[in-house]
Amino acid sequence: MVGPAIRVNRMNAGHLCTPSTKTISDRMDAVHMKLAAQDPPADPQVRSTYRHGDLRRALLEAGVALARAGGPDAVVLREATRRAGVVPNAAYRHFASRQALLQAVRAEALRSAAEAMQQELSEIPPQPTPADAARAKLRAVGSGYLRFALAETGLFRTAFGPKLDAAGDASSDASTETLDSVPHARRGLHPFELLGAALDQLVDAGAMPHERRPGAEYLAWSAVHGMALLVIDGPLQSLSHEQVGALGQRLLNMVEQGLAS
Amino acid sequence: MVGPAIRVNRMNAGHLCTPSTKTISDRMDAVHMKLAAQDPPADPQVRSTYRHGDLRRALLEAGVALARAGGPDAVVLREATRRAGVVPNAAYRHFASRQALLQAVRAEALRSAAEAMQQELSEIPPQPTPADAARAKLRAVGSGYLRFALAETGLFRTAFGPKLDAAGDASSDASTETLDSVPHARRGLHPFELLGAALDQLVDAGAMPHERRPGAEYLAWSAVHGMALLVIDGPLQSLSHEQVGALGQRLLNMVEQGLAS
DNA sequence: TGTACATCAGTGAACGCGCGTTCACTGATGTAC
DNA sequence: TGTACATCAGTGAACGCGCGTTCACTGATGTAC
Repeated sequence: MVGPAIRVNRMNAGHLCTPSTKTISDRMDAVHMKLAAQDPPADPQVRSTYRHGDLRRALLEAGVALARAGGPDAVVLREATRRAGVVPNAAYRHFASRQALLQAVRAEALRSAAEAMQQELSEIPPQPTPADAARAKLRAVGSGYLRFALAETGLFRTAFGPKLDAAGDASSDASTETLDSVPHARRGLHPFELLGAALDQLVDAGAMPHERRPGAEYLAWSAVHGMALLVIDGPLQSLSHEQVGALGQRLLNMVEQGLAS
Repeated sequence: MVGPAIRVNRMNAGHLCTPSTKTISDRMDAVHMKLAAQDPPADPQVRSTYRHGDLRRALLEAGVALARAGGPDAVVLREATRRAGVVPNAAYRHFASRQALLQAVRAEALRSAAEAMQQELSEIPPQPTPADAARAKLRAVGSGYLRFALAETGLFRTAFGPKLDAAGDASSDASTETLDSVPHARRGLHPFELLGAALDQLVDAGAMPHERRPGAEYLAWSAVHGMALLVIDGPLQSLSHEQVGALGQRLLNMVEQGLAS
């Protein structure tokens, strides 16, 4: 038996920028990043040490890259280990199963989405009245959601798609998880909470009857979520980003009017 | 070499009721049908003749049953042939590939959806004014869509899910197909057309400014489509049918208000 | 400061699975004469 | 009315693929003495 054939190269000490540090200020260029991300698919990803150093992180990053390029179904355990330059079963030191890896990737994707929305929120110019401010926040949350869906389709699908990937009707063994049980970013709110906060402010500012507040997030979310899906794999696929933006604004108008009156 | 081992049993001469003749007046019981449909998974499905008789139809029906139980990914060519009591490659006499079978199944699913919506439309009581009638139609279309999503989740996913099943970001080789190119029922409109007709009537009745008409179907569809997905594999999974119904009505209120004002 | 040793991260090989698809074939059916 | 024959729907066997996961292992690392 030959000695362990250690592939010789540099350590990958965090040189793959972690998605947590990456802002999406480079907005529509994210599409190119996506292409670039699937560019080195057969990267041997070698290292100089027997131990990897931070395999868990490397697998997670590879998983995120796969999700970015191809959605949740593309998060393939063997491919992640390939990209990390490691033998397939090595993944089991850090993740109990493919599902566990996918779960971790999903949490990252959710964090990315929340970041996109926070970014949009931070760009709101000062508003004359509290009601205007609240409305602007609601719109920003919606726009951020749509923009993220468009710019990071794979991550969007991973974050907000069916929990059980290919099962078809999301079998109930995973349906025990509630919204709160979904792991989300340490700092920063779950996308859903950002929406809730905007709606709360809308009520506080008197721009929405408070008796309509309960469940209102589901109405707003439905509208925006539906448009996102129509755009990324429905009949609105062929629309330009500008057209999507315009239609999105009309949708947000509808939501605003519909929730207020 | 032994002679052809023909499995002996009755012909399946249309005894599997085709979805075209099946109404969904048995509303929520469709869920039970769904369970029943995946009940005989290992049915040998034998026959007395060397030739099958109507294999294309049998494969299509098996495909629809698979889609009903598990969505588009569950439409597996080998399983369809198994259910038809035929060797796997026999399918290639009738469908060029798995994709072709899936396409045919999708057309059936679309037809089923349209039927559900038509059914809802047909139950509208007489309305006092044309505007009321138009609004009622819009609501019926929306309710039918939601109800179908809830009662026939697998078919709903097949009809309205991503065109390329597991690819993740619906690669563009299939994105050449436009809405019109999607094959739909001979008699009966595409679900999308039912929505458009309701909106047209809304404008004609003066209940919606005509300058808002273009593209309005995408706004309404977004809202309803999004809620359907939130309900079938999102955070609204645990809601009862009653709760979904109530939330759906609120959503339709929002759409109505938002489109009109 | 040097040495023995326990830990456990990664290796190497293999498994069973089910899929879509291709090939050369066979024999029931229906038609032409 | 009977017979030869062409058609083509279904058979049987096989392929290559990539997956998730399990097993017994090995050897670098860091700690206790």
